[in-house]
Amino acid sequence: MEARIDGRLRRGDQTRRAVLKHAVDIASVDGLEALSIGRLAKDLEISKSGLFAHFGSKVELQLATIRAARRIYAVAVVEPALAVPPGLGRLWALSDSWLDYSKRRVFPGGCFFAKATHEYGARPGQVHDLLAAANREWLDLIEQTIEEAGELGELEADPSQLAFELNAFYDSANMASLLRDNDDAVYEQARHSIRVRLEAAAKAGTPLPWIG
Amino acid sequence: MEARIDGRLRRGDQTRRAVLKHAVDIASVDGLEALSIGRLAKDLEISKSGLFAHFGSKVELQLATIRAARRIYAVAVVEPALAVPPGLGRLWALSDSWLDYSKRRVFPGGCFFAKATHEYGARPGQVHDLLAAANREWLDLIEQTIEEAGELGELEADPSQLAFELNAFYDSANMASLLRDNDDAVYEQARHSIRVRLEAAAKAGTPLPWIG
DNA sequence: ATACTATACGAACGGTCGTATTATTAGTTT
DNA sequence: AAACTAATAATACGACCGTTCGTATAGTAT
Repeated sequence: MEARIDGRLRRGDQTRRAVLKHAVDIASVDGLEALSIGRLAKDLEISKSGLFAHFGSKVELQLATIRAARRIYAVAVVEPALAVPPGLGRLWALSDSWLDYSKRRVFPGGCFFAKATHEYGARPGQVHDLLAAANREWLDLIEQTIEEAGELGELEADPSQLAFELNAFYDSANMASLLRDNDDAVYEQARHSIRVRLEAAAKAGTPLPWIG
Repeated sequence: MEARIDGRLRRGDQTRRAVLKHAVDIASVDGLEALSIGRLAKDLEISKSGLFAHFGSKVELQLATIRAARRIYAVAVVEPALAVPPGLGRLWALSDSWLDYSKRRVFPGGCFFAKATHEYGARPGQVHDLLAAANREWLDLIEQTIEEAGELGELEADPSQLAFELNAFYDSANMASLLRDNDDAVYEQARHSIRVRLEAAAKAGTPLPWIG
């Protein structure tokens, strides 16, 4: 069953991929609004109209860019954590991979979603809605990870409350690092806050993942 | 010593004030970049060139807008807290007035600085620098409030660490409220996180300001 | 070879952007 | 009333915006 693919579609797919790869980087630094079709075309040395045809409208380009960022985020943050068994260890791994994702500048402007969400937080429309859904999805993942740790008897905490706090530490470290140019100390500060918070919620006898 | 003021300067001042009053609102919703001179002039029904003459450049308009937002912020958030005596009570008042500032939508797009800081966090320039300075100033105020409470024997905590955590809760509540349209529950969630955190840091015997 | 399709292109549209130049109006001073 | 000053306005500029249109090219099917 050799899957012979139409060469034309393949070519279009490659272009589309190249566009989105560049688009997420621009958007993470300058925002989804500054993501202009002309600028993208110039950077990639393709025609404006050819690029435009791939998406049909500016807003569709923005939505496609968000979906592309989500895929990158899933690989950089979520998958490494899911490779760790459920429980407190996975919750710590999730926190760790998030801070690393921000620190490593997987997106050059820091967390793509922190940036985009603030940009469209107060503006109604499809972009806002997609970002809100992504945010809900992300918080659900944290909450679920906390719940699992609770069911395993490793943790005692209100999942929604603890998820709110952990997520707050992530975002705040990300932003502080952007303001104080690449000061890695803020990540250590966040890591410390997370560790202390999880220690307070951990049940006695649970092995703490940040020790050995 | 009657201070007879030049009527021309007065007129200019009024215009300038009206421009900035509108500018902070636009910027808090659409960002400092979307704050265009033409749009401002149309909304206020004055000429584009006349408005432009007040600031001389786009970037100066943006800087003036940030300074105007800082003044509003000082009145809405800082002053009410400084009216409370130093100590744990003042720290709680600061947290309370911040959450109220966000919830009341003093700026229609939520916290002006959360928005602007994310917009210019990854972009070098004067706007970035002014926002970074404002952020440093704000964190210093929280830290100083914590230090005072420590010196009064009401609190035991690393000021920098606790300031980071409290500020993280503020910002996270603000953003969550924007995403889940005006869901006041997130403010209660943040308030709860803050209260628990301060209870853990409060020294025995200290009256807790949120009780009675 | 022929017909068909998907992708890419160049040129142009009406608008808006920030900015500069030049004129006009309102208010103060002499 | 004349001279001066500060605020506002009118007009124009080149650059870029998102979008549309007609056309050329590359790859597939008949």
